[in-house]
Amino acid sequence: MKQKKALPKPTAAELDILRVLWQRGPSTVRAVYEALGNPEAAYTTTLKFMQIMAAKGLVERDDSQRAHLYRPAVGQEETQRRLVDELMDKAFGGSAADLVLRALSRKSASKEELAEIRRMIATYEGEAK
Amino acid sequence: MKQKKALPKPTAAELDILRVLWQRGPSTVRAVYEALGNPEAAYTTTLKFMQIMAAKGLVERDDSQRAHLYRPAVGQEETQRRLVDELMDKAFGGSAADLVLRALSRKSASKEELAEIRRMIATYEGEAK
DNA sequence: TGACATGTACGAACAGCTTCGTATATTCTG
DNA sequence: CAGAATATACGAAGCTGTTCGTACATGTCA
Repeated sequence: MKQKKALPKPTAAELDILRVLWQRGPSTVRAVYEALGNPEAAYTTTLKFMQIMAAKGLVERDDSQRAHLYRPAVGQEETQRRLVDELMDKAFGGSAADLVLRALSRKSASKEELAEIRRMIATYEGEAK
Repeated sequence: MKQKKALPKPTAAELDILRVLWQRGPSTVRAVYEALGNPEAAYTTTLKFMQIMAAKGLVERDDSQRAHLYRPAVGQEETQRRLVDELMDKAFGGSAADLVLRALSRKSASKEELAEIRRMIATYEGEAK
C-alpha cells in the first residue's frame, strides 16, 4: 500500500522558512536567515529550525558543501491545502462557503481579487459536474 | 481613542469550547464537557480550560449559582475572520484569491457549495465599487 | 445527619516551540 | 602560518498549551 506517511504540520516559524525556500529554491541557512530579515534574531536560531525541519522531514539537505543547501520536501500547494482544510474543520465546521465568506469580508475585498475569484469559481463549476 | 484591546487568539482546545458556547449559548462546565463528547478526557481539564479562558477574557462567567455559567465574550464571526486573516498572512502572502483557491480544491467542491459561494461573490461585487 | 455526588480552585507534570550560547571545525586572508 | 570569519552541532532555558490529581466546599437524599 503506497501510503505517503503524512509529514507533520509546519509550525509558524517553520512556515516562515518554508516560504523562503518555496520562493527562492535551494538555499543556505545564511540566505534564509537574511531573507527573513529579522536582525534581532540570532543566526543560530534559524540554523536550529532548519536542522529540526530536516529531522522532521520537512526539508531535505545537501551537505556536500560546507554551507549546506536546504530545499523544501513538502509542496507549497499541498501545505496550503492542509492548513486551510484544518482551519475549515476546526473553526468552520467543515463549511468551505463559510470560510470563503469570512475570507472575503474586510481585508481582501478588492475589486480585482473578487473578479479573479469569480473566474476561479466558474472554472470549478465547469469541472465539478 | 476607542481601542478594543484585541483579545488573544484562542488555542485549538479553546476553540473547541467556544464552538460549543456559540452553538448552545451560556452553559455550565458540565454541559460543555458533555457536548465535547470525549469521555477519555477528564472533567477537570475542561474546567481548567474554561477558567483560563475567563482569565484571558475569552469567556465571561456568571458565578451566582453553584454551577457557574459561561458565555462567549468573543463573536464567532469576528474570531473566524481573525483566524482566516492570520492564515492568509502566514501562508498565503495575504492573497485572498490564493486562499480561496486552496479552499475549493479537494474537500469542499460540492456543486451546491460552489453555487453558494458564487452567489456570495456576486453580492460582494455589487457592493465593492 | 452522614455518606455520596457534584462543584470550583489550583499546583504540577509533561510536551512542543522558540531562542540562544557555547563548542568545535573549516575556510579565507594578510 | 596565524587569526578572523563563518559553518555546523548541540545542550539547555523559558514559555505556552494541555492534562490531571488532589483538596476542599456545597449540595442531595435515605
